[in-house]
Amino acid sequence: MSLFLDYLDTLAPLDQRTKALVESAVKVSVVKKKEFLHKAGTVCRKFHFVESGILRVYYYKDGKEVTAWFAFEGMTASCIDSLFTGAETSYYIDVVEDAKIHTVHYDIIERSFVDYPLLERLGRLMVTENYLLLDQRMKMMVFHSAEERYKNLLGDEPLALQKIPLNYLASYLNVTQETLSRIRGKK
Amino acid sequence: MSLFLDYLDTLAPLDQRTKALVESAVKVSVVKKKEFLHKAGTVCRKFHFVESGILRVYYYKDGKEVTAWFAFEGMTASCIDSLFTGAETSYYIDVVEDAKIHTVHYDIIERSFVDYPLLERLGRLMVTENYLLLDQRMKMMVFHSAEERYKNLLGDEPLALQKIPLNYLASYLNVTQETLSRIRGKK
DNA sequence: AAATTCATTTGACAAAAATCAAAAAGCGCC
DNA sequence: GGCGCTTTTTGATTTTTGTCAAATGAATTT
Repeated sequence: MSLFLDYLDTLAPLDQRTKALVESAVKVSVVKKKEFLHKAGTVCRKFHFVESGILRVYYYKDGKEVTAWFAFEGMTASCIDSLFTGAETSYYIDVVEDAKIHTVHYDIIERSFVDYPLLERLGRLMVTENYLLLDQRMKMMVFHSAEERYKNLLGDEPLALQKIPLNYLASYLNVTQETLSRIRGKK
Repeated sequence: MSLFLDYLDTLAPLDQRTKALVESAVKVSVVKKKEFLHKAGTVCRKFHFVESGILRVYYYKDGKEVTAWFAFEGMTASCIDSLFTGAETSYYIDVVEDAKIHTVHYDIIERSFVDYPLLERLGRLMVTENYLLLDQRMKMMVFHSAEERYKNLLGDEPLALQKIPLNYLASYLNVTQETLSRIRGKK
């Protein structure tokens, strides 16, 4: 069984029928650093589960890249502002570190909700999980200083800091690269 | 039918059985300005749908109140960091403007998911909706300046600005009250 | 209406972070 | 190892925002 199905199974134990359906909607692929998975201005009908590697969700503000999200192993990445609304996304997704991903075609999932109650549950639990992650990130951004945010990330994803370029990290922490370099330099 | 049930019905058409279940889990009440609905450090098993009035979700950072969320008419408020995890919440919820609310006892909902597939769907759609709202708010906080955030709020909730004290608004926009006063003074 | 309290604005200054510019460090490649 | 390229650090300066303190304004009570 794949890592992705394992993940779903821990959210809610899968029956054979639902497992087969999910498998029919998923495609595994290997993607290379700097490759784009989505671009702003398009409608996005997929999401990605990261088996290994790192994905980045970002967007442009005044011509600069601002990182909204890193998806590490075991996490998902998508343009939720499009996936759940049908509108055009304002996000880009690219690859920071060569990755093996499970891409889910959401159209298939969406039209199966009615016939697969378990799928509805999986959907609810996945969205809930990501909602909670975003809530945590929001707390970090609003309630804590740049230095606290950096130390928190250091605690959560120590390896990430070696693999992710400083300018990406800086934009994720919402400071300039220079400021982050100084934060890091202290101590 | 109540406004809350109407709201659910637009998310997913309710059958009689599910409607009855939801009704059994909901209590309508009128709450007064400054009244607390939840306090940090407790486990929260409810969420609130706002029929009229304004609720505020906030927390403390260095002894100061920082507003995470306002719930206006037609929106929900809860301590999601507790509701979905069973952990103690770090949020307070209080009343900004006298309100009529529909309080949902989540225990009842949670143990009914298995028998009521429609409930599972409602849950998924409600979480998704709030996830998208948080995504929008996150974009505002990270990608836009304090002035842009103020103008955006002015566009979305013009009435709110008259009813919400400046210090609450300032903490919601993540600036000090003095800075907000200056932003507002310009132009 | 004066007095008390609470909310908002204004001013002077300090702190934090952004900006601009350049130097230093790392890294792949011949 | 040395060369070119990218990434990171450092320095000087400006801008933004926060802090502290006081003044003004609004609302409520007596």
